[in-house]
Amino acid sequence: MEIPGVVIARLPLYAQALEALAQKGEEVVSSQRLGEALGITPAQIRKDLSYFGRFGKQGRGYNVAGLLGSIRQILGLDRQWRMALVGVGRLGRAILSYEGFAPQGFHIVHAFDVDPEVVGRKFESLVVRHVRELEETLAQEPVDIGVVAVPPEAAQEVIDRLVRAGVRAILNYAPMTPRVPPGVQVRRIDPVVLLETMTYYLKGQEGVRFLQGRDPLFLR
Amino acid sequence: MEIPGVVIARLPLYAQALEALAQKGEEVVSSQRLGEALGITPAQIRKDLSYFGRFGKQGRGYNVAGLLGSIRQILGLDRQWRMALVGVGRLGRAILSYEGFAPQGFHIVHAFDVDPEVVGRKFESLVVRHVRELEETLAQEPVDIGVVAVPPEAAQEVIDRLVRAGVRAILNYAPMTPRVPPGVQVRRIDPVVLLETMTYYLKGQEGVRFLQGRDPLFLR
DNA sequence: GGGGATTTGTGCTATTTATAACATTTTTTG
DNA sequence: CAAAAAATGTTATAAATAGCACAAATCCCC
Ligand SMILES: NC(=O)c1ccc[n+]([C@@H]2O[C@H](COP(=O)([O-])OP(=O)(O)OC[C@H]3O[C@@H](n4cnc5c(N)ncnc54)[C@H](O)[C@@H]3O)[C@@H](O)[C@H]2O)c1
Ligand SMILES: NC(=O)c1ccc[n+]([C@@H]2O[C@H](COP(=O)([O-])OP(=O)(O)OC[C@H]3O[C@@H](n4cnc5c(N)ncnc54)[C@H](O)[C@@H]3O)[C@@H](O)[C@H]2O)c1
Repeated sequence: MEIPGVVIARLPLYAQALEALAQKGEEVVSSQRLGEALGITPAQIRKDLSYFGRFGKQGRGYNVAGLLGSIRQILGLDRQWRMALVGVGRLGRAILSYEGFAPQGFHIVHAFDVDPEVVGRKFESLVVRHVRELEETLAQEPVDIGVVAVPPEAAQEVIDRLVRAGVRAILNYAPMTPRVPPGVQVRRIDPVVLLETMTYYLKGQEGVRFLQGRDPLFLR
Repeated sequence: MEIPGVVIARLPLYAQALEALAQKGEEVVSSQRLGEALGITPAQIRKDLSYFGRFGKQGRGYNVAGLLGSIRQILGLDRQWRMALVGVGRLGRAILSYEGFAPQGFHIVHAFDVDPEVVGRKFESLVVRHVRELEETLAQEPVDIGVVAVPPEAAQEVIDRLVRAGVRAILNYAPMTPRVPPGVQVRRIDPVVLLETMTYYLKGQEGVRFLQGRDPLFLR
């Protein structure tokens, strides 16, 4: 069975909301309530979950901890994931010091750059290597995911390198669209692109309120 | 006529690719070539553009500078946009110093926090104000967009405040889903959520290559 | 300046995605 | 304990989105 990508993309949002509910001490939740928290219809949530099994109890709802565990397992979050960062400039250093990755099982285990000022230096107990050692390093100690924080002109080259070294998932902070072979996952983090999708609706000036169709996923 | 949100969401990608082409000195581009650069079918691109008018020339393609200008106008990027940042911690300071916003017409003109260590200090020639002055400040000098970089527990409260002050677009870096009244745009920047949409495909282990359906937009 | 090659814009069709509705099960209440 | 209320999983229906294919326009080359 082939599960739609858009369904996979919603699962992390369900997991995030379930974590917040668990935090608050909630033990069960209905698709209705979960939907209200996320701005998604209850039918959508039930349908999404039904791709993977039966997790709820009629008349009651879903066990928060149980469903969270199931979703984490579906997403492969029941293990640790190793990542390599390329580009240790201002953004790269901020990424290295972000504590939001580890609690979800994501760990940066290598960092690369070209700048002689940066190569050899230590950030967050990680020594920056020259990017020319990337293939060799990843052959010795492989990673699952590459994180790219270099200028856009250098990004394609860096991504090619990561792919050649066997990396099959890229988190791309550079404002460009890379070409990758099929089977390699890429996700873009680009605040400017997101801002630009909002200005379209803003420019309709004070008067207009409802213009948008259904909101394409990344809303909210 | 009601233009699908997913079409609007692609326009900034077209603009970004056109900027790169203009940089390289290209004067015209076909939907074919633009599509190759973005991993989008040529038909899709032509259909998207046809919602707004006729920008191409048969047998030739699109004038790069001309189409870029048209798209920027459609998106409302032919003016400057004012933003307020809330939360001047580590991420907030990184956002303040990011030079990617200004070239596209986005400017942070206010910064707010609650921490007495931070309020009153200056970052990038901007004095941080206490968040309790938010409504008053925005009444005097309004902004179009709010940028939220506070811990997730504080984010809903901050967003409510921004909305009450008349802000109708939010760029949200906090890992949570806020509730906002209809007509208010929200976009999420959440690297962990994106990573989690990739691990699903990675966990299928070395053997599997093609699992994904069509990729939901943020790919590439 | 004529003819083959390109490439757009769009009507039509196919596919994907979301919603609605309901039978079934469980819980709660009186 | 029976009846009403609540909530799931799933089938059917509707809506949204993408792709195809082609007439019409333009370009380029000789
Ligand atoms: N998505 C976001 O939120 C966001 C925010 C800020 C910056 N950015 C983008 O991230 C990138 C980096 O931004 P920054 O402010 O850190 O810039 P920066 O100049 O401070 O850092 C870039 C680093 O990349 C290194 N580098 C250059 N070419 C390289 C190569 N081929 N291999 C390895 N390293 C290389 C440089 O030596 C430098 O250390 C830019 O593309 C920028 O647009 C994205
Ligand atoms: N999306 C991303 O790429 C990304 C990256 C890093 C951090 N984050 C998120 O951004 C947020 C901030 O992260 P950080 O590392 O900068 O944390 P931080 O603790 O360094 O900064 C948070 C700031 O928010 C301020 N704050 C708290 N409550 C406030 C309120 N009610 N009003 C105004 N200001 C308030 C604090 O005083 C502090 O200065 C967190 O939610 C974090 O998860 C997102």
